[in-house]
Order: sequence, then C-alpha cells, then structure tokens
Amino acid sequence: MAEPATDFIRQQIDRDLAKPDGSREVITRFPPEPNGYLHIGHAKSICLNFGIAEEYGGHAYLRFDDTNPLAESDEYVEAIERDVAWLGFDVSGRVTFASGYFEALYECALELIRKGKAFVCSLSQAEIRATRGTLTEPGTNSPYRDRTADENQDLFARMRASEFPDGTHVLRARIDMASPNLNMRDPVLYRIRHAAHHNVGEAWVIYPTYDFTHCICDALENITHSLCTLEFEDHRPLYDWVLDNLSLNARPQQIEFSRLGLEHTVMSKRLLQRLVDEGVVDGWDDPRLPTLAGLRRRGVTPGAIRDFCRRAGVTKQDNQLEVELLEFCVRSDLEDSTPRALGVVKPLKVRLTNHPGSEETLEAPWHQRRPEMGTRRLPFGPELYIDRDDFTFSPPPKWKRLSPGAHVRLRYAYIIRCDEVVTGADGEISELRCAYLPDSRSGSDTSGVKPAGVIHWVAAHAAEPVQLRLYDRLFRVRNPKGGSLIDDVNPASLVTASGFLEPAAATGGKTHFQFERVGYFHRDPVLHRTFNRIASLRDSWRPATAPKCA
RNA sequence: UGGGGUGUCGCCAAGCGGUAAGGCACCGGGUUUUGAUCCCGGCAUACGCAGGUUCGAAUCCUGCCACCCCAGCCA
Repeated sequence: MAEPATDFIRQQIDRDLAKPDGSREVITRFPPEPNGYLHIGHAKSICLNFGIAEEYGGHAYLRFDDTNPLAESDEYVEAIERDVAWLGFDVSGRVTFASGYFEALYECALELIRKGKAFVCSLSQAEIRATRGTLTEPGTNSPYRDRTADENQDLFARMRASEFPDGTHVLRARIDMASPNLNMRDPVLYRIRHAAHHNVGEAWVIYPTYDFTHCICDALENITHSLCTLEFEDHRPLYDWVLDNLSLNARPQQIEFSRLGLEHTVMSKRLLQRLVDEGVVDGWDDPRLPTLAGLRRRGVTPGAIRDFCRRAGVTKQDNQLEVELLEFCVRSDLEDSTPRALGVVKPLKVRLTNHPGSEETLEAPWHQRRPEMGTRRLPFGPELYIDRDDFTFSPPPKWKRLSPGAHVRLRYAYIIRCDEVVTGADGEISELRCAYLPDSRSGSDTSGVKPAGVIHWVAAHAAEPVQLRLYDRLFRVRNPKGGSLIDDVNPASLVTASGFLEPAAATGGKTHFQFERVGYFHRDPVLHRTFNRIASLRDSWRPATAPKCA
C-alpha cells in the first residue's frame, strides 16, 4: 500500500541533495496561524512536511505563525497540536512560535534599516493603498522613503517603545514602487498594534508581517525546504529579497504546491465559520465538516487521511478530488481493522411462529477473516428485528433478500421462511411471521435448503436501542460557493434513525464497527448510544428494472 | 489590459525527445453465509488549440485559447 511517493518537490530535494556543495539534511516546517481549526487541506501539508522530513532522515517543526495578535489564541494552538498528533506525527520538542523570534526579527529589521533597505513610513493606511498603483500602473514613492538611517532607527525604536498609536507609522521595505509584482512595492514589514498577544502578552506593540517573518523564521530554524501553497508564489521574490539583504547564514528555499480541493464541501475558514455561525452544522467538530475535528468525530481514521493525501499527490495543478476517493480510503483502512456487528437501521419485527420461545445464545466471530479478534455472544430468540429494506412484497429478479414464501439466512444463525405479512391499519407492514429451520444453524446446517441470501438481524429481547446518524455529503453541489452556500446544503446531509444493535457491540469499549451489510460506524464520543456512519458499504446491487442513477 | 502560475481518461496523477504508468470512479466476469471484501478482465491512436523543429514530440520552439492567484498595516 505504501508506495514511495515521488513528486516534483521530492525530486527537487533529490537534486538539492545531489549537489556536491549542497546541504545533506532536510528540514521542513508546518506553519499554521493559530486562528482556526485544521482541516483536511492542512492534512496534506502536514503529511508533506512531516512525511518528507521522515523520509529523508531530517525533522519537521510545527511552527505557529502568530504575528497577528488580533486573530490568534491559545485555544487554537492547543487544538492544532492535538490534531497534528492525532494524524500520527510526533511534534514533541519541535513546536515553535514565530513570536518566539520577535527579538531576532527586530534585530533583522534594524539591519535592513542600517543598510538603507527599510524605512519608517508615516503615510496612513489609505494613503499607502492609494500610492501602491494598480495591476497595470506603477505606484509612487512614499514621501518618507528617503529618511536617513538614523532617523529611521530612531523612529522604529520609538515605535517599539510604544510612543505612537496604531496606524501612525509602519516599517516598509525599500524595494521598487514600479515593480510589476505588487508584493515588491515597498511592502509593510512592521505595524503598530497595541493588543495583547496570546503568547507574548504585552511585551510588544509592533508586530512583524508574514512576509518579513516567515523567511527569517525559516532561516533561523535552518529550514531547507519551505513548502507552501500556490498563492504564495508571488511572495517568493520578497522572501528571497529579505534573506538576500540580511546576514543570516541559512538559505531556505520556498517551493509552492497546490492546495487540496475536495468536492461537495468547503475548505475556506470564512465559509466554514459561516456554517458554524448560522447553525447549519453543530460546531467545528460536526462530522459533516472537513475539519480534522469533524472527521475524527465522524470516525475517519488518521490512517485513512494519510492514505488519501498520499493518493492525492502533490503538484501545482488546481484540483478538486472526488469524495469517492476519501470514502475508498476510509473503507480500505477499516475493512481489515474493524470488528463486525449486527445493527438494524429501520427495524421490522419478525416473529418466528415455530420457535419454542426459549432464548438461545449463538457465537459469532468479530471478524470472519481475522479469528484473532475473537468472538462475541449473539442472543437469538422468537422475536427479531430485520431491516425493512430487506423485505419486499414483490421481489425484482435476482432479489437476494426476504419476500413472501422465500428463504433467507439470518447471518450467523438460522434460515427463515416468510409465511405471513401482517399489515397495520395504515397499510404499513407491521410484522412478518416466519418459520425458522431448527436444523439450519450456521456451521451445522443439515437442512439442505439453499436460501436466497443472507440478511442481518437483532434479537428483540436483547436489542439495544441506538441512534444512528447517517451522514452524507454536506453540499449537493460539487463546488459550493459563498453566494448560495446555504441553499446548496444537502437537506439529507444528516438523517437520524432509531435502530437496534446487538448487545456485545452496544456495550463494551469498541469504538469502530462495520455493521454488516450497512456500513462503517463510530461510537460518538459525546452523545450516548449514538453511532455515526463513517461511510456506507459499497453497493453494486441494482434492480434490473430500475437502474441506479449517479 | 501588468505580473505570477496551470492545462495528459469522469476525478486525481506518472511521464523529463523514442512511440500514453498507476489509483479512484465506471463496466464485465469469478469466489463468497456481508449484493461487502478478495480475484481476474475492460476502460486516452491520444496529451488545451494551431503551426514549426526532428527519422521520431505529451515532452523542444512559436503563436493563440482557457482557468487559477496578486492591488491587507491577514496569513
């Protein structure tokens, strides 16, 4: 399964390592801003950075890019650390903060000032915007652009010393207001923010911007390959400019790859926030969300997510993966590892008319092909529940379930024959009266009867009532957009059913199951007696008369 | 309409001048006490389009087209 990944980034690293004078080590970093929850798109970056570090015998940092005190909090740093660890990557001893480098960053700013490469600009935010130019027109120089190094040094020190209110001055790089790359038009390096920072408190009132911070932190941590997403391509010249004008000894290189896109969901923080705020979902860990917290609660395993990211690949192409690929990864990870159980989603009562009435206990393996997983006791009795979908009055050709007069095997138990259908006043089928074949017990069947198929069931006297949360894609459209976000929500993204589960699975500590013939389920970590459907089983059954539509 | 990117099967994705890997999906068939799993087989004369170079081009050149990103004191 674990084919060695090879992609343009790893190929680049191979080339770098092959250079005679090049570095022998590979150091990477995953640099989230602690201003929200991680989602499966971040998982791609995490797998890439930590995966590469591991493969090349290097190491990776989890670095919090916390340069904007207004957006960040400890709640998020804790959630992010937990999510990365849950995904299966060891970050102990390698968790860092951009804010931990504030003093070094300040020294770097001073160096640029001394070299005449940065200046304190006293234009207002609106003035800076107005003089930046446009996509097609160059900007104009700030009137403060030619302040002397001494003047700049003095002003910058006073900015730090809290002498000025927010917005009055910024430190800018002195590059080129006519550059076709807007990021090079004297970008802001530091701004004044009288705000408490989650990590350093009130120690600072000036905060460095992303462009100034990121490259320097990379260099300070001796990052060799700084992997980020495509929207930063335009920032690479600035990343390089800052490092080229500083006397740091490390020289990391930035390489960009495309974000992971997934159909029928949204990944942007803004849109996810709306779903949470407007109550479309129940919180950041709603099992329908692509957040790692949501996927975890749904029951998706870290292994499945890692496999998904590996299969998705790493390129520079925009992409939108089908949810089918994720589901495939979920099923293939759970198939061998998960115990089986009998659970009924839409119960239909079955009375065994010839049953003596005594209760019986059968034994069934937790997993047919994995005897080492052991067995469980399976109560059997005169009244059972089966799924309503497993019975029909008028069976289509090749129907392998129950119908009037037909024989069907109850999984791990006996063969039954449907003799009578009891219909309630409302016309709904209320009960089936069946005969069971006492000599047909699973494993010691001497009845000679060939049943039409096998169905799942639960003995009524021992059935544990459970809530089954059947999750489906959150949006009915492939690529939901902000404009019609709420309208595009799939009204059936969550269907709750009151079903029954066999006692050995309902109690006990097992968390993940395959409910046979139904799907993979996860015991909800907070709601009592509730199981979340992680993924249904593949179903290639299609009545000949009614073709399944896509 | 400036700059930076990307275009190979429905969705991903190999390919790096020598004659289109693989996965998912889909379609057949086999095994099966889960219509699951598993196993076999099928699935791009064709690489955005048009020219050109070459014995030979998805790979090189030229032009065009489409899509994505950029005008935060966000990251």
